[in-house]
Amino acid sequence: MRFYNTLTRRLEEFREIEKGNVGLYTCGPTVYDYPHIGNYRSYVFEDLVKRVFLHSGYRVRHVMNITDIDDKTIRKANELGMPLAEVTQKYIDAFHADLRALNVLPADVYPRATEHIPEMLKLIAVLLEKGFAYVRDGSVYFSIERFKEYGRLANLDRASLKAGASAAVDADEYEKEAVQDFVLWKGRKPGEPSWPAPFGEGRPGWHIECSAMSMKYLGPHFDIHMGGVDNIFPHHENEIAQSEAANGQAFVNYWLHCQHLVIDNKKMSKSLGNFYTLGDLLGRGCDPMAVRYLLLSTHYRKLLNFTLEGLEMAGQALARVKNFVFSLKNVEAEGEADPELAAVIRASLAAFSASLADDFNVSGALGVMFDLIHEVNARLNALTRADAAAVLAWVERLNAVLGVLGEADAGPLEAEIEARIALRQQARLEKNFARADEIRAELKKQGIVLIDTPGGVKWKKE
RNA sequence: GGCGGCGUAGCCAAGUGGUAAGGCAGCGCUCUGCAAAAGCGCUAUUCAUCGGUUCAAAUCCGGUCGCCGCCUCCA
Repeated sequence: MRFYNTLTRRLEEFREIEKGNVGLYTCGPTVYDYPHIGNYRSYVFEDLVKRVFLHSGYRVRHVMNITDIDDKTIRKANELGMPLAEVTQKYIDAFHADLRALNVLPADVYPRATEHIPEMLKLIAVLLEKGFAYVRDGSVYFSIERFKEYGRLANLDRASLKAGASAAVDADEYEKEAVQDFVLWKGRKPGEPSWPAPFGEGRPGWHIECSAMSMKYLGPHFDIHMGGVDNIFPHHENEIAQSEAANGQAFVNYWLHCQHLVIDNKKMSKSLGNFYTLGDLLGRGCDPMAVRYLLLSTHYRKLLNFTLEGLEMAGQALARVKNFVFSLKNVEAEGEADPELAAVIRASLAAFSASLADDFNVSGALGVMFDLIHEVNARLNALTRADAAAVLAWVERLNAVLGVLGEADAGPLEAEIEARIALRQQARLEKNFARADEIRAELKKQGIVLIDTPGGVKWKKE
């Protein structure tokens, strides 16, 4: 398996630290609002990576942090006049509900920043002791000057950092030795939650939580760290600095970053109103599996242009797969399994895996999937039940990685549907097509689609 | 100013030196009471553009045009 490592800016063959195991850390949400569809592109991609490893036989230990203490969560709590913990819990619950809807496998641990203050304090203490950090007015800063590797991940050198062309460089309210230094611990300010610390009461900076929590759950040196491209600098750069400075060893072997998503070719922004949460889309009647399919179908290192039209197309593509599964389930011929078909299936599975193993080429993998669907469709009439079962097993195998075929939701009872179909058949025999169509339309309203075949009437859920 | 990315059919999107995958949409035919589904066939002499290297370029090199990201808390 090979993929692009941001750290080296090259495609690299994956080599795990501990045979058969993958330690995976993914930057989770800051829980001050509902995540938008762009956030979910990253989480769905991370889920794909994890599933590809699982598919390849690795055991994966996945940690995703929850940032429940920072400027934004504090501001939100103040705005709503609610306790911080109550506000963050609300968004944490919403986040997990969205992940379930998108069929994202849960992480093994979701550590919260507020529950790991001691670990962070310990890490800061080490950095102070080793001389990488300094205290100013009750705050603690990391001195990038003292970490010679600083800028390696983002491919920035100190000179260009000094140029500081970004408009976002704020005249920080805290005193630092150098503007580029970042805060590890923020001295207490009125109206903000704070924790006692040897260097003065305060709260943690953003970056330190990921270092402290990843170390705690994955050790000082682990395999893969992921996030959105915007995290490369400064967040991940700072994590590397903190962790390697403290531990005196390599932190993470592979850094993977998911490109952003734009909506109608424009950057998402609240002022443009082109902001979708998953809830917005589901409210429009969109299928969360179509959302997942769409988010997945563009290579992760390319900008994805999200449009409602694209979502529609994704839904149609998915319908093709579902129809295929439906056809297979209705195969009734008895007989032996065709060895030639079995070989075709094996080759297809190998090609599918190979495509994903090549820097997570989902488009290529989907192409492989549709090729086989086409091929099997062409010989559908010649299939036996044993053949169909083999193809269905193939679908299941692919879906274990793609995760785009959700379970069918509960609908009207089968017996009831069968009864309605019998009534319609009676009407058809009597050439009462108006009545027959009426029944078909009623069932359609309940999400049941009828298909007349030479072998009788079949039905399926939409 | 520094670093980096992208431009492939009506739309989405692979392919990165050997002669354009796949999906959606569309068209024709088969099947059908009508639908739906499915099948078969068709749909890019061409990969933003100009030039170069090569037996061979969407793929490599150089220029041009257009779009975008990062350079301290945005997935």
